[in-house]
Amino acid sequence: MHPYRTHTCGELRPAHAGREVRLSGWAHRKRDHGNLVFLDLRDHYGLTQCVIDTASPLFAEVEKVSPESVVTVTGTVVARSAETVNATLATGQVELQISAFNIESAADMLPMQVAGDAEYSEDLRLRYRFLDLRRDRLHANIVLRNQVIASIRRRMIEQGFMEFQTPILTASSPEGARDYLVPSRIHPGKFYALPQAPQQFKQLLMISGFDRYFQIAPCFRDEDARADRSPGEFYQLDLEMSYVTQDDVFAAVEPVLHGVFVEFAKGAPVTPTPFPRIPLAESMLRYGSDKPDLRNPILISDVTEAFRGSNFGLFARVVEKGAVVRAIPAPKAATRPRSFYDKLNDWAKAEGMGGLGYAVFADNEVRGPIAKNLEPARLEAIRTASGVAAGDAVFFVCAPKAEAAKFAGAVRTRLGQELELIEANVFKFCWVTDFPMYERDPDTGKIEFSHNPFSMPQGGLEALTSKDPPDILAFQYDIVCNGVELSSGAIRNHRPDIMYKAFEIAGYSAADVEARFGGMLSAFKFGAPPHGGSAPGIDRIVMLLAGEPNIREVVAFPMNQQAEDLLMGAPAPVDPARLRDVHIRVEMPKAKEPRGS
RNA sequence: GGGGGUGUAGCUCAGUCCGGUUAGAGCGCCGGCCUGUCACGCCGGAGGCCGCGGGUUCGAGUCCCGUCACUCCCGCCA
Repeated sequence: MHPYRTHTCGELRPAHAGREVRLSGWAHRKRDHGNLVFLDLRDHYGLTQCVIDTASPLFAEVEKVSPESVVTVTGTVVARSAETVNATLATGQVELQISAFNIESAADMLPMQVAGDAEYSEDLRLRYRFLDLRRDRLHANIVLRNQVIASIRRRMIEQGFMEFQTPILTASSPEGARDYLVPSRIHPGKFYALPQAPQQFKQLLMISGFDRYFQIAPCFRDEDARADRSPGEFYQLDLEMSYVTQDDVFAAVEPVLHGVFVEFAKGAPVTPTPFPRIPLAESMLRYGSDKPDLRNPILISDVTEAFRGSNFGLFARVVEKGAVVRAIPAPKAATRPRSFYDKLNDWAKAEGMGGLGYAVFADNEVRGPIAKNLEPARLEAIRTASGVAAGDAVFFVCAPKAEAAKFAGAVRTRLGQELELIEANVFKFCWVTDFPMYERDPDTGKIEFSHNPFSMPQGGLEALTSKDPPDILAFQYDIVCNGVELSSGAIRNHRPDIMYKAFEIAGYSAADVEARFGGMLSAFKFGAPPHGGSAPGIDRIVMLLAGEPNIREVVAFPMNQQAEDLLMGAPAPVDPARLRDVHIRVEMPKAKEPRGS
């Protein structure tokens, strides 16, 4: 007999009755009846009830085994009597009569219980991640992650994509997030950087003639964490294709994401392909966000003209100075008490808005402080624009365009939640397209790349030379699901002449471009196919499919918000000799104690 | 870098608003009883720098100041 197991803890069925078997696993839970003990043995595959009574000399040993000890149990499979079958357990029709018992590894008193669904602080869970990973929820999430990645890989290969590995130690990229730096021992004062994404490598692979690239790629960015953003590192389904238009990329990505979501959504509806395409400008107007949550039925509209020159002086004056007014409908909110509106007003102030005006479209009248100051024609214009019916209310945001869009989006989200309008258990996808190539820094007035500097401007060189930079759009797109940005991508700029011009507009000389992207640029000068791609975030996909609100729930060993690994103790000070090896001298910030480890 | 929330037993939390006897509960742990449970049940017990430091007060878990940790958000994330 195998020293550890003949079967797994999820395997035994009535057909095994009478067989002598051996199981190994963790002592999940014990029910001690004094002269009879039930021991639930757990492994990756399931749970099996083992039983022993005082007739056995092993009884005392089994009775005192501590939870989460690893044990090997040998015995006879016994069919349970009808009254004692546990229908909630896959192995619940049988149990194991213990005839031999060996403790492989005894467990101390636990800082957190594995059995049961008690909640623990994230601090504790990260410190004892190996215990947390044994628990149902996290264990299932990591299994799901594995299945999602396997499915993605299969779907990509079926579509003719080749999987690559690209360097982890690479060069710092001048645009984008802060890099993680790795000092060079051989080259004093020089550093490698961990890749923020394999962006340049995948483009080089296209130029190298491989046609269709993908990678489940680790990406490293030294930026602060969020609930949906891992500190330090995360994974992307990075992909790139040659000789493609934007539509070709969409047509390649959609079936993969749609297929994976249908496969793992447990019956929840998934937007059919092709996914809706929403230009960024429309997204900002109608949804108040560059990542619209289409589960929320509320649509924002512009009602600036209804307030221009009106008796509602507060808005009229600001509109004269160039502000816009956005209307956010609140379906069936007319019967809500005054407190509903006051509460939202207080919330708006706390969010940094001046307040939140509103009008209530009741059956025969329009009520509210703003409505009193507007003529019927103006109210009718608002009603038409916002599409409200009798019984609805409308909220108003008045501010400079960008700010108004953002606040209106926050109001839309808040109303969707308050009025319980957000559709549950559904995955709603869309593409957000036509991102601008540049934006003007509001403080300095300087023109900067708004997203990826390697994107192809719509209209090519001609657009760059003839248009006002903020008006130039790029073949740049995001994919959004339920208000979560899953990926961004672009058709790349493969033309050196266009690239020099694009960088020139953002204030980089030809020499700058050559110094920073010399490798890429030389590649473009020796025959580069038109190409483009995208990079959906793996962690976010799994997070959505697992129904988790936090990305750390789908990562086996995440760092905490301070980018520390509490289990391994990273980051940590290193021996001075090792610092000398890499020519580093540490200068501590003043008046701040270093974080201990 | 900034703002909000949290910090009390191994763990999850109550008590803090409005200062006053020996700081409680559930789970876990230890001991006892229990032969059909599956979140087993019953009885008993141990376990506390009330995050840390300072202050106010006759008296601080509770009020004030500072600080640290965790978390959520803003900045940041081409």
